[in-house]
Amino acid sequence: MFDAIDLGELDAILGLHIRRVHGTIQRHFGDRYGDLGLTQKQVSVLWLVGSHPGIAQTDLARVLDMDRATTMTLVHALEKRALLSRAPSASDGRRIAFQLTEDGQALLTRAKSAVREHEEWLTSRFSAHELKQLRTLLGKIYR
Amino acid sequence: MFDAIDLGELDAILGLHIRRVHGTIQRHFGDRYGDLGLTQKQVSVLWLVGSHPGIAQTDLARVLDMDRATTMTLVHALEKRALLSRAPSASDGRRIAFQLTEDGQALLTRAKSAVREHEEWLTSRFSAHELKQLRTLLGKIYR
DNA sequence: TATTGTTATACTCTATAACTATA
DNA sequence: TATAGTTATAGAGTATAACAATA
Repeated sequence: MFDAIDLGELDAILGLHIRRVHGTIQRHFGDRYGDLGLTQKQVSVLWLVGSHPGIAQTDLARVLDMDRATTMTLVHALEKRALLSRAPSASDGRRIAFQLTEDGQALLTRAKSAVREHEEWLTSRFSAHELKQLRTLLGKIYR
Repeated sequence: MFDAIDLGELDAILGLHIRRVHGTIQRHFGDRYGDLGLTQKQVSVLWLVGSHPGIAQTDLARVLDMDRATTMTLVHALEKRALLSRAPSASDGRRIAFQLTEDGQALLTRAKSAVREHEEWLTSRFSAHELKQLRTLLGKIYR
């Protein structure tokens, strides 16, 4: 009866396609690299701490475009797994300086490799020119 | 100390930008149209039921690229709010035919208007040519 | 007063696994 | 055997509000 249901008018909604694409990418990462035990978001946090030792939650929140409480949740889960460690900031008593633990560093190394492989899966369907176009167009959406 | 933290190497990761853009769009819809009490996903479901009365969960799942259980959660919440109603399918005892209630139809009308306004916010930054490009490029990511 | 971090709380989306009923 | 729906359960991500400590 409904053999050929499609999005209909919804197909015209750009936001919906972006959500779909986002979902497809998330799903692929989870399916293919789930054994890492890290989501892409968690990898982003580890990656930033790795490249900016001493980074604070506020910085992570700003760079990754998250609420403070959301950042807290994320960071807390990684600390619980002993992938991150904290130390009070020397210069500002309100801030907390994060660092990777040895386990965190080791897992990040594996995760970076996964991200690069995954990124290759994602981008290999585009020409260099198309990739540049896509990045430029997406960049226009940032508020 | 970290005045100028940016994404660094992560900036090269296309997947991250798609996640960011997705977040930006979601946030804007929630902030601007939160009084509707509907998420974009929920609007999609209502929209599809509205244009395909009698549609079943399996169809929604396929078209919106969701798991059956995920679809169930979504549909159930809308039923609880009396925006959707169900009836057994005449042709297949396993299927359930969904319809909009009057409240659902009324809310959908408002939601469509919100979606179109939101879509205008999103797309007005692009030229017609750019929009076409973006759609084409995003289309390549669907598995 | 403003910023940083924290906690409590809540909601959406997502998915797996095991189950029932129907085809 | 396969499909449609259901339930229990779990986890990730998101955010608001209220609070303490520090600047």
